[in-house]
Amino acid sequence: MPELPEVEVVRSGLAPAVTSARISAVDVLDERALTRHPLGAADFVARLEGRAVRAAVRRGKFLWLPLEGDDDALIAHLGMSGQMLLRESDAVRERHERIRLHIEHPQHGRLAVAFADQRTFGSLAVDALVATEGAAGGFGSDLAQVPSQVAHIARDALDPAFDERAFIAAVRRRSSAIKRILLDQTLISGIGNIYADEALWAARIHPESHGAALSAQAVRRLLSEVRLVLEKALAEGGTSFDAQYVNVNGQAGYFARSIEVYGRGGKPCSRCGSLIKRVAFTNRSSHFCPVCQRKR
DNA sequence: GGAATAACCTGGATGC
DNA sequence: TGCATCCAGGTTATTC
Repeated sequence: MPELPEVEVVRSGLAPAVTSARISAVDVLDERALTRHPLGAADFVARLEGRAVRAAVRRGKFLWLPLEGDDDALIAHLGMSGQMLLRESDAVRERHERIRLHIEHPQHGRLAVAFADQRTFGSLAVDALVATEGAAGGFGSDLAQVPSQVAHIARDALDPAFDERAFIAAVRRRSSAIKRILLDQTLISGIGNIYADEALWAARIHPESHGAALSAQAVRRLLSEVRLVLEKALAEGGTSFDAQYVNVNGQAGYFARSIEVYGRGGKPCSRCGSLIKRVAFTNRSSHFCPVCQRKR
């Protein structure tokens, strides 16, 4: 599933192809891919055609392409199965392709950016850019701006401007489970079910431990493990369990080979040999080692 | 305001 | 072989 490392791989793959490119045409093949753009397909197309792209920027799991004029941006959220694929301008349609952008780049010529999404939880939109506090709004641009739909999303753990002290304090004020806190994108962004389980295992913290039950030192250690897991996944091209996550060229990542607990219910923990447990957790699953990760 | 939960959605896997 | 059911999970609206 696309979490921070997967979205960053997509962003870094798109950036050289779309920066300074002009959008010549837009094909909306399925309006369900525009749930974030309430004004509909015709408005979406009108706001994009003829515009030049400034950069490719990411905060957490949100990706956006600021448009010339610096007033608005094309935003993308990949949901659970969204893909942004770079193709030749006349390439055949992808399976589950919902939107295609035709672009013309000064150096690379005519290309297509295909947004494909099997489960249709992902969406594109054109959204106004708003000022954000101090530092750059996201990775990939120096501008202190974010799309209005991203304004409530916290900075991610790899963002140099991430406020570690504020995060630790916020965690220790909360009575809910630490895993739920890690998945709260308004506190820390970019973490999904896979990396939450992996970071908690690495930090030896039970996913159902309450935030208020953790020491500042424990939260700091968890944050450190979050960063290590995200950086390692990024270095390995992200996690691909199936065909749902690929980079802009359609290639899978390798981090699935480094997974310690996620999806390994019933298999031995690599640290202590105990069997990894899988339990239901708010409409999804949590995986943890019952010996290494004691509940506090 | 914090916390919990349901709904959205498709296709692969599984069971009968 | 065909059909029904379960499961995966990020975000947001709703409810308490």
